[in-house]
Amino acid sequence: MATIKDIAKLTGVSTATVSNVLNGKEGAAGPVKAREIMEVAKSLHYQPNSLAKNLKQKRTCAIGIVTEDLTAFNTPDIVDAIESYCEENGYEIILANMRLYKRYDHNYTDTPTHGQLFDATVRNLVAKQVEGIIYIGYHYREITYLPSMINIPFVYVYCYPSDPVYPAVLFDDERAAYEVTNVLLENGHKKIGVISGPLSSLNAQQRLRGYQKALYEQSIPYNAELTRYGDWERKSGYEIARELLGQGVSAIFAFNDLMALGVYMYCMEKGIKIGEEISVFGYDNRDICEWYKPALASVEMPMREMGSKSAELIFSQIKRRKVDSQPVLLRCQVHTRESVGRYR
Amino acid sequence: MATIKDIAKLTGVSTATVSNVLNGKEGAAGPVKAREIMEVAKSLHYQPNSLAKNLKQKRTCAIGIVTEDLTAFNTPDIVDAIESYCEENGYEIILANMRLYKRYDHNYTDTPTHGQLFDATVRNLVAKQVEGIIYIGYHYREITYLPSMINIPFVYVYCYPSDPVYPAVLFDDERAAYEVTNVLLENGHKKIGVISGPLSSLNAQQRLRGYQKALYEQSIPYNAELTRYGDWERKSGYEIARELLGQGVSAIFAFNDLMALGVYMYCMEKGIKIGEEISVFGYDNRDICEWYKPALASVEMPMREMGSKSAELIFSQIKRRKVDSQPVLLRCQVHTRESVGRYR
DNA sequence: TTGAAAGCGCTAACAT
DNA sequence: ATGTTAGCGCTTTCAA
Repeated sequence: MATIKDIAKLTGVSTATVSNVLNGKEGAAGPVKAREIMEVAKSLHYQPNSLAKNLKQKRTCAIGIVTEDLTAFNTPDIVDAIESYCEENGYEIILANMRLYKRYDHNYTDTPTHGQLFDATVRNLVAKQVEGIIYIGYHYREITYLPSMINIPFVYVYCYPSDPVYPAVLFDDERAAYEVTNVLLENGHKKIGVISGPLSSLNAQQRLRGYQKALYEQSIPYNAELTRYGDWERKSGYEIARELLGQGVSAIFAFNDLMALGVYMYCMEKGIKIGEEISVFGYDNRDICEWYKPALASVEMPMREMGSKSAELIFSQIKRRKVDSQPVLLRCQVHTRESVGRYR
Repeated sequence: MATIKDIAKLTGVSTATVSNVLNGKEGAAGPVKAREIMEVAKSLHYQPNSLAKNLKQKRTCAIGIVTEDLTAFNTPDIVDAIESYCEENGYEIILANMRLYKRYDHNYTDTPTHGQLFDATVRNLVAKQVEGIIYIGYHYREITYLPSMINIPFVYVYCYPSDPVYPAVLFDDERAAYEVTNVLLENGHKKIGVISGPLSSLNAQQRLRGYQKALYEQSIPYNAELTRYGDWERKSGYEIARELLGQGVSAIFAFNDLMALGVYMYCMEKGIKIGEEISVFGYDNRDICEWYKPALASVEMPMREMGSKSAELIFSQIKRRKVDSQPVLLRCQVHTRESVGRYR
């Protein structure tokens, strides 16, 4: 690659002049020389070396993003939103994908290996002189690792650190479940079955809380029999649908769309009309919700907002050099669709 | 951040010695000094500046990836596969996402803006001294842009350059469609309807060719009436299903899973048993294929293979400094599932 | 065993 | 209007 030196030699000026001209400094050279310099640069396909430039300026205008797994269904959207925010602020992103999913085959627990990988990934980003780091989790859970490099702006997204030194950006599961339950209650449903995820899931716990809160406010006693625990897979939705329908529920709130799909399958098989005889709500708002017939009501998690919020938090740390470690809870959007009907 | 100089000062040796020790050079210092240097480095959270290092070494061991849109459903997998391949070869990747989709709202045609963005993105990667670039398209189509920087190893994935100077990695649509049609023929189906995408789509064209080839080989005359053109959306699948069933087809080959879903919807509504009265094949092998009941037969595109193949091609260009611009066609995997039954 | 010195490509303060 | 110079943090050759 051509360097500034080559151009200087060819045009008979100093490297300083070339640099100034190329950076658009007014009056760095006479108009004739300036044009000549530009032309030589173009003809040599000159491209400034950003390693050298950043090294010199001690500034990269870059923030690092660590993803636990880029192929997770929501991660690309978050990344995209961060990137968009950064671009508007003259920053770029450097992505470091840990590929946890592919590497350890679903074993997401905090293993020492994971810790080492976390550290190596963060260090690598720091080595590249990023000015801050956003860590995107694969699912909502606690992370026991903190960057060992002190004093680097850091934000957790879709997960949170055990030691709350840095902020976390999350969505408000409890509130969303509360709203969903209220929609069902407003439609006259009293006996609402729940297909939860495993109790070990934080998402499940919080959604359950929202569900119970809504019932409580309407003075409907919580019936533990109506809450069943699936494994997020379609099949468990199918089986639990049978159980719950046997108990006479008029509505089912499944904690993800896949299990809601199981409910659909069961109902279709038994000729039970969804949206009429039984109301169904899902969670995640996957594409399939709208593909289904009747369209599945669901909860949309604010992925893009989480992305931009985390970028915002990083910038405020970079600018103000002060961390506000308050976690941020973003609101989900509830989409009521045809799968919800009035009780009759 | 602490530098090598700080460590040198604190330990009373030269920066050269620190550098050597930290890089594990045997006998760069006496064992006592060496240990001391290591310890000071650790206590200062020393992290080498990779800008400086790469600048000095004139080597980054990095390849750039340009994605048209990271949120496209297949892009993350390709990226992941490239990354995995690179990691095994001691390289890292630098990702540059053009965000075409978000930026131009589905307008993917070769606009001048797109050309500029392409160029700026590639230049930015070159500025970072990547040793090669992989360009990942959003869908299969011709790209009129070539990197204006001559002589940088380049590979196109999921698209191909009009001027075939660099290799392209693609999948063999025609062959897959040929195989699908044969599966249906082997099951005794003779009147096979096709729900194609728009004729402007290269994918559609090639799949059509494979379909016709299979019919031809079995001496079944091609009936243009049985090929209908949808718009890749579910609704068009639904409507065309009605038309084709009216023409008495016993099998339908939809050129994507979404339109196949439309077929499912229509059949469910009319009480037509899929896999028995009518056989259905989709394309793309989306997750939903297995979620559906009966499970939808479909064609899986070799995303990960495309990723590793493109990485392989980049490395061979980097190593051998010679471009073999032959496009590479990778084979798809046909998944025959319950939605396909024998003709009766 | 250790270090001095040069230099990667660039910028910026300070001459002239 | 143009150039000189120093230096960002690191590696590496060569000398001591």
